[in-house]
Amino acid sequence: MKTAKGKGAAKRETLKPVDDGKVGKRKAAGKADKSGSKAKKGKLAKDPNKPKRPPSAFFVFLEEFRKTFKKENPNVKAVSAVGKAGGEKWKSLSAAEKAPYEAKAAKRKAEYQKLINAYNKKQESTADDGDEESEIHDDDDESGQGDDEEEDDDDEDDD
DNA sequence: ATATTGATTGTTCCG
DNA sequence: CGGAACAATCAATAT
Repeated sequence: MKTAKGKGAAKRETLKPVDDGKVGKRKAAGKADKSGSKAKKGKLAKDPNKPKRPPSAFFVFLEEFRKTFKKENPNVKAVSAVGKAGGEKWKSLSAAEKAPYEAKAAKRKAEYQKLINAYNKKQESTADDGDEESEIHDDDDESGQGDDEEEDDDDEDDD
């Protein structure tokens, strides 16, 4: 780990491409399932269904960008290349262009909160310790869950 | 053989 | 309020 580069012991990894004044960054954590199903289980399996963080607008944009990028650069094998290129392009986009991505991201976030809600309940369900200020009221369902504003942008591709 | 890193930015949560 | 951690990705690398 860590190719002996770290200064002393801090700084997570993912170092320094451009430290503007941002905060810094760190690295990811654990990857467990991969490679299809052969590996069965690595060992990092913890919670059954933990909702991962919703992709930001940038990620949503990247998903599409990656395809395009690789399509024109099938030789590129570095993920960092797409990341960098995507970052540059991202900044090149106008607010209007980012709008659809942000909208999508917003939706993801809403779903995430919902998942978290369910996830939390599940957790508290098993934990029966004493306190925990969770209102498990389970009243009736929330009302109005079907209102979908935001036009469904299902497919807008006109090729 | 599998976990990890590398790079981007945004989002989200904890102190 | 601020910052640290983590989200996808995929190939290469380290353990």
